Amino acid sequence: MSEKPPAPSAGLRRDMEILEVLAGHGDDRDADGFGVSWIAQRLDREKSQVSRALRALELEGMVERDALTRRYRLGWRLFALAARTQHARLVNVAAPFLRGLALAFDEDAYLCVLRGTHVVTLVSVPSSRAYHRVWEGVSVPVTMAAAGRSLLVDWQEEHVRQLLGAALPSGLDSAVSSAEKWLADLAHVRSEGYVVSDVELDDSVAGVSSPVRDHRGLIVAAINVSVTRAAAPERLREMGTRLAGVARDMSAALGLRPGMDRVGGVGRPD
Amino acid sequence: MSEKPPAPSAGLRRDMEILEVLAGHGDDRDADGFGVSWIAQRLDREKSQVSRALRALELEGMVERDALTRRYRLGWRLFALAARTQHARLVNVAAPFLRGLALAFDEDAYLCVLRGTHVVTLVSVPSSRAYHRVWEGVSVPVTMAAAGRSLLVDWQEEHVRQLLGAALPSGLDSAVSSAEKWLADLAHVRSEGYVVSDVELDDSVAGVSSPVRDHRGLIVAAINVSVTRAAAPERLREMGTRLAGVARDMSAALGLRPGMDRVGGVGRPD
DNA sequence: TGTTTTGTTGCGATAGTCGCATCTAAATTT
DNA sequence: AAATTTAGATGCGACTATCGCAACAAAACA
Repeated sequence: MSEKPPAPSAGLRRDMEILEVLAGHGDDRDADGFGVSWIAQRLDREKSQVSRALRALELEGMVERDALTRRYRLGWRLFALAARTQHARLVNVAAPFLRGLALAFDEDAYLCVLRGTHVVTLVSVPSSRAYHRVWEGVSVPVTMAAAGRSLLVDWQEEHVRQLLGAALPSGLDSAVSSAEKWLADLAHVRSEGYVVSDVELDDSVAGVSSPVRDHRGLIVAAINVSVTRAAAPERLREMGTRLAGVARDMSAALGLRPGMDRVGGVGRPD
Repeated sequence: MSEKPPAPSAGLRRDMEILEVLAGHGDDRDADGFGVSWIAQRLDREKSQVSRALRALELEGMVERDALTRRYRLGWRLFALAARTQHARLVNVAAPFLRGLALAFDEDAYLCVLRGTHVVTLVSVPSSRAYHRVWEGVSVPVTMAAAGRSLLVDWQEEHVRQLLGAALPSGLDSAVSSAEKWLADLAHVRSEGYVVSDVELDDSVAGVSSPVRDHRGLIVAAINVSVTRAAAPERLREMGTRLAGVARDMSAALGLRPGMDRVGGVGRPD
């Protein structure tokens, strides 16, 4: 809208854009990286700018350059930093539980966290049955994931409505009914410890989800398993209770003592 | 040396320093992050600078701020980017093999890669026996790790000597003998597929290491297991051959076809 | 409530970056 | 192998975002 809004931290933004391009959409076979010109064109920036930025990023280890093809890809430093993330601990703790679930049901198992209004998948453990899509780092709106239900359980109804109001197309009957459905799902998590939702990204797949709490009793993640939409109700119930049990165990592994959960009235932190 | 050498990409450097501080030494209980002033003091920079930089980084998701304590920590974006790294694939492929090893020997199992003159540990799978130190993302000089031997197997002797000359204190007898020991270790990897080294960081522990190759036959990583130094020779030999076998399997999982390995004369890529 | 510490913001001077053109080095073609 | 094309690096002036000081606001502390 504006002619030239002064851009603070333009350098960082540029660098992040570059990293994002290098990250690719993932499922491509862009494994051997990208060249300077290609990136420059994709970002609609000067080659020189990209060239210099990439050199700086390489110096910091954020990207690395293939010695032969001279193409750039994401660097080891990202890995090292990510390993120090809060999330890393979560992943380490979660991994065995997720594997157990994947084995028990032979379905994909996921660990998700809430980030703003989106659900980010931190790890996914594949089942044996089908090709496994890489979900790590992928972020979807809360409304679109079963995990969203688990992650918002502690929110006050009012805040949930606000969020849904912003996320769902307003004024539609479907939106209203969706909101009611949502609140019902939350109640189900509270009473049963899990929720089944068919509002997943992939059409043929529904999700079962259960919240995980840390030592303070705050919800820090959700564990989920996918399930074919046609699954029998009793199977869903069985999976749900089992999942809730695993979530409880994982919470304990994070230091939650029994009775500390269900911290009431924890509002939206933003 | 110079009065004021113009600093290109000063912003990036600052950001990286901040991220590095937030990464902490890891094993501390700095889990709840750091405040602006603390970081500024630690980096000997202006508070204002750090404050603004952190806000920008937060906007990009590289750091996040605890809503209550107002302290910063590393953000989810790092996780998302790291998941798209070359290394991430490696880790995914390696995980089951490492678990197998950790289970079979009840020793810690590691996956390492070469980065410049250092060995970076990407994953470590703990044994059941002792407290497990967090190694992920930790980098040590090639000379200090058993994995170093595996990772340099394809280098020409001349290049290895160069590296050792730079890394080891020069002119000492010990250095010369170390170099010879090194080359002998490399030969051992070539003939037996593994190497045992007692020049580990931790004094009480030695390491067994074996190289992993990708579809092109290039060495991309090393898998290792720790072992108490007092282990019997036949146990070491058994572990070594087993490790070499697992390394071969993992290489195959990365697309290496039999006969493609041992690409001769692959020099130092820098 | 008063005081100290921690974090944010306004503003001029400084210094790094942008983008164009130029130049070098690979990759391709003939 | 020489010529052509494409990819990537670099020098340089104009521009503009950042630095750092200091004042301000907001927590935390007492």
